[in-house]
Amino acid sequence: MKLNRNFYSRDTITVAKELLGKTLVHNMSGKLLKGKIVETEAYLGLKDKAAHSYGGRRTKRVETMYGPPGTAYVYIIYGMYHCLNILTVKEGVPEGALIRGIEPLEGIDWMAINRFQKPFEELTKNQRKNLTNGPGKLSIALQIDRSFDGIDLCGDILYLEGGSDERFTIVETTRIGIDYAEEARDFPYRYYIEGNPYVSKV
DNA sequence: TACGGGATCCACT
DNA sequence: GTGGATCCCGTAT
Repeated sequence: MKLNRNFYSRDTITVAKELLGKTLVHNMSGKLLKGKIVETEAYLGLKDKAAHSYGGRRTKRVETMYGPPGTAYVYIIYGMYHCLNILTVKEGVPEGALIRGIEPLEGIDWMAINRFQKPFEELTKNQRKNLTNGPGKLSIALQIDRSFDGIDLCGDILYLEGGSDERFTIVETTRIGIDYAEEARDFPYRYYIEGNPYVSKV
């Protein structure tokens, strides 16, 4: 069942936590790539020095973050990798959740080919482990690039579905790679499923 | 127009 | 566990 606008139209921390266990789907002309979200981070806009939209910054890149909830914000990091964010709250509030890790559910051979140019069976143990356990890696596996910036996640190309009713424990901790962000560095805005092997860093 | 740094990944030790 | 790759983006000239 596809998640609708109401799911995203809530405060960012709630959405970031509830994204855990949900299914991220990329429908590539009928070819479905699906993964369970296992790790997220919340970015709280105006008062969060780690966020691109800190202080209400409004440049060409960040403009997408001011769009409606349930929109994708995709940006390039270190000149070569893409990161997928999901906008939250309401239009005009530049907040969102970064997807940091997924567990492959369907189309795993396509993901393997996207990442390593060979089917899953031929991957080494290390390659299997590193298939989708990081924001840049899952973007490569699901073929998400900057052409997805600003697309509606309530549409039919990239969207989310409810997960199974499995139980899991959510771990809350500090975010990754934002040491420059002063006091925001210590905010407990990173969430992941305890014990899941596709969490980027434990 | 130039400069500095980054919400990362990979190869190597 | 460490360092290099590599280029876009924001800020300042």
